[in-house]
Amino acid sequence: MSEKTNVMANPPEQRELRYDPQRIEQKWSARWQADPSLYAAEGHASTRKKYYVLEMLPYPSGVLHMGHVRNYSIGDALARYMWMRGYNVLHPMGWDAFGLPAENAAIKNKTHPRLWTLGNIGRMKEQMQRIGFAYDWSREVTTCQPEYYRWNQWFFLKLYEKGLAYRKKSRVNWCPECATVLANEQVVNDGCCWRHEETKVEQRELEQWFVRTTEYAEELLRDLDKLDSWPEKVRIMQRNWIGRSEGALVDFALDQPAGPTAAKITVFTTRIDTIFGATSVQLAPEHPMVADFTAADHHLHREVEELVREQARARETGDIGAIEKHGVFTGRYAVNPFNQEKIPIWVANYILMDYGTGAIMSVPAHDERDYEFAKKYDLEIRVVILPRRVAEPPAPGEREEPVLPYTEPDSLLINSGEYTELSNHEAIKKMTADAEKRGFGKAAVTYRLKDWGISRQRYWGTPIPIIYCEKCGVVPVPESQLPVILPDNVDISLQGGSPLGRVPEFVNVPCPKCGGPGRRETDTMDTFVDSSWYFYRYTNARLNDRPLDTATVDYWFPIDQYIGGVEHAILHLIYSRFWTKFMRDLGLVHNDEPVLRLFTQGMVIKSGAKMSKSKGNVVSPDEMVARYGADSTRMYSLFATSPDRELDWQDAGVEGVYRFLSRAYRFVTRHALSGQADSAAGKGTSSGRNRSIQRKLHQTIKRVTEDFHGRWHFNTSVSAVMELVNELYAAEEDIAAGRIAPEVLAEAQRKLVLLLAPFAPFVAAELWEGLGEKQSLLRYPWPEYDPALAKEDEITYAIQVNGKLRGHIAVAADSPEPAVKERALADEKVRVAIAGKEVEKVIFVPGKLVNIVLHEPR
RNA sequence: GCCGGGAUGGCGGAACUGGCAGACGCAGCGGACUCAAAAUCCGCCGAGGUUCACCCCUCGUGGGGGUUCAACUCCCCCUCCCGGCACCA
Repeated sequence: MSEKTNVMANPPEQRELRYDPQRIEQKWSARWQADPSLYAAEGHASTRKKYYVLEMLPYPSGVLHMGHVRNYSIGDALARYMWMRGYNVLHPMGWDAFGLPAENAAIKNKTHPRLWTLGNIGRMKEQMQRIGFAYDWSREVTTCQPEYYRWNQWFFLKLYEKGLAYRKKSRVNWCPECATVLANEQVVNDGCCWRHEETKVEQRELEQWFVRTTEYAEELLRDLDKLDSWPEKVRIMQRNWIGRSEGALVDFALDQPAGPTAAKITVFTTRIDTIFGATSVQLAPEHPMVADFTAADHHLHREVEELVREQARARETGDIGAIEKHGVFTGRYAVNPFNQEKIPIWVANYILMDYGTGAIMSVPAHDERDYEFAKKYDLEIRVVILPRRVAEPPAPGEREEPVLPYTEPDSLLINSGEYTELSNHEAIKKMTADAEKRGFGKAAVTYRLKDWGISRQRYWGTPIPIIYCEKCGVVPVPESQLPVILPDNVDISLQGGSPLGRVPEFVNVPCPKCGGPGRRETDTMDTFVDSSWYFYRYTNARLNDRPLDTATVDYWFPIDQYIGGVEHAILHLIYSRFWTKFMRDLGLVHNDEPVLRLFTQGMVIKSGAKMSKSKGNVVSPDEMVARYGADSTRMYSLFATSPDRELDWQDAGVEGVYRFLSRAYRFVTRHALSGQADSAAGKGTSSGRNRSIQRKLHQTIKRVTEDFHGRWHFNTSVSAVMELVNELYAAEEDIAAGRIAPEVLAEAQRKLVLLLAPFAPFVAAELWEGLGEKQSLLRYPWPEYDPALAKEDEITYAIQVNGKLRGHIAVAADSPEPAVKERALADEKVRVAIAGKEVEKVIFVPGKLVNIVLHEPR
């Protein structure tokens, strides 16, 4: 033992170097920056197969956080691996540079959003380069630059031309803190602003620009089926978000004409089969017809006002789902077109104007909400459908009890005129068809998805290229006049209204049509517009007469792998998908979907809580890099857990990875040029430790390679490489004694370095050079494993009796099944366990175990 | 309420199609080296029992039931945690 330890403590060749990440990383970071061609993708004439790997572009907040580091470490490992696999890799990076925080920061620091943003970009880019992420910076995209946002404007004009951008007055979410409109999606928990999580959102009416995303609702839903390499979770979230419902529109005529609006109420229902159970019609408080009813009825008017307020309040607090049901009878009646029954019309606070038609037929017996409402106001509850197994209609006394939807296909209608005795599925079909035939209804599909409101009353965004003319109305800015440049001299510190409205030379322009006086649109675009198509721009980022080159896009798209946080699973990814479909219909691109494979990584937390300044648990990448180096920091972010899970950051874990890299570094440098080459000549490679080193090496390559292609469990890839290094250290004594063949040692060293390359590129590059290699690691082929060597020579079988472990036997790897079984049965302990009992069967699991099942009461 | 995901040693996590639970790392303990410390290297490390020791035995993957020769893994019920949606007609 002490002899062995001596060997360890004083290795024979003192060539090893101390692992100094700062020195190594600064050296290589400088070299890589000096040679931009290293990470440059080839054009689409390349003979290599293309691979487009993309991480979601960051908002330039000023400093990289651990979530970024994790995101980019995953993407970078993949990009480096694919480069080594010989692919033509596109791995770009850019900046989501418009947006509110820049304005807020500029006000606070008395600077300009542009200066603040560009300064941040400079700092963050430096951090990325320091960490060694391999981006093709020649394709960098910065969305706040006119070269980029002019194409937002161009796309807007196309949307407008196709009728997909339109203006409408609408109730909007207004954040008093931001003094701007928020998308529905930007209102988060309890009706608060997504940026100011403590600020309650208010409601206002404004004239807004909308993009008709609903035009593509059906395709956005249908094509989710194609995205089978997306996380199921994301597909489900999108499916629910789009929220398709099949049903029917049915007209209920008014008992007597009400006013200037229509003489009928159209309801949307998914359960037309229950229409004989409808005992009232319910309108949303904002339904247009309500105004007709309230015009002459002051009391009713005030009641409805109260319902509107209740809804607004519930929307603000976010518990619209838990609002106490409340309604008011209008005094009017509607006629059920199927049985001519007169039923009362109510206005209720649980009916939403922006879903369906804003009006429903209320069927208390078969809808829980309607039931609750009917109970409260003592409306009739009429059962019209029962499961087939209930043979008879309920006695009058028990009528009110079954409040069940009865959706089973074998449910039967009762009390439903000519439809009685039909199953509910038949009834839906027949009643819908009849309604259509008789002219009072039709099949219809509605979506939860709403059109995308893109107007923002803010400065730091893309100006909407529209001019309002007194004579000509809404006039789009001609393409030739793009870009509409965002002016610099804007006082953004004043609150209220659009900041751009305070710049006369921006606002007052001649009408492009008639030359008369015009006023520019002063709203800017939602920044989700920027991020909806930025990844197309990377394919040809400097193109100045078109947003993109179709042939180049055809080559690179779809994106092979997109990586980012799950928080973008709905908004960004639905808007992006919409944008792609729109671009396809313009003929600009030919792909239906932008992203082939999506990966959503888990959050980075610390001590069980999200990292935040207020909790004081923020871990700064800079600090980690300064302490342990970039390689250790990024490798730890991959090693701590699998990429899809939440990562609980532990500084001590980074230190562990640092120790591992030190070990790897010492091993390779120690033996690199240590004169071992001739000491063991002719010893052969087929036996003992030589063999076990080779085996471990090839097993490791196999495991890492498979992780890249399958599960992406880079934590197990890294631990596999750690095991390899442990095996090499265990062989130190043999190496010192010259019992390891030089070619085996050399192969192990080289391939170890190659295995490290995707995860710890700096130390890998340093060692690679130390081994006398000139070629860049990125261009060096990823090692193949030899399947024969990756297998064990000898396999240890577990021996079980009745499922209980009884021992082990080691057999040659190629032993046939009967021989292994025989060996197992002959085992001493097994024979004792059997002890004369009858063997019922012997189960053989190749490579794993033999289980002897005894015939006995267990 | 609905939809998704999760719960494994002191800690982060492995275990891929049901087949030896706890790989790898952290922390801890012991040893070597050192005047000493750091660093490094080696060993131990789920709980309980048994043993001088090697071995061996029992229990053990949030809780309860089930299927199976065999269950962290599959099925049913329940608890808790995380994410999304929420009067969607």
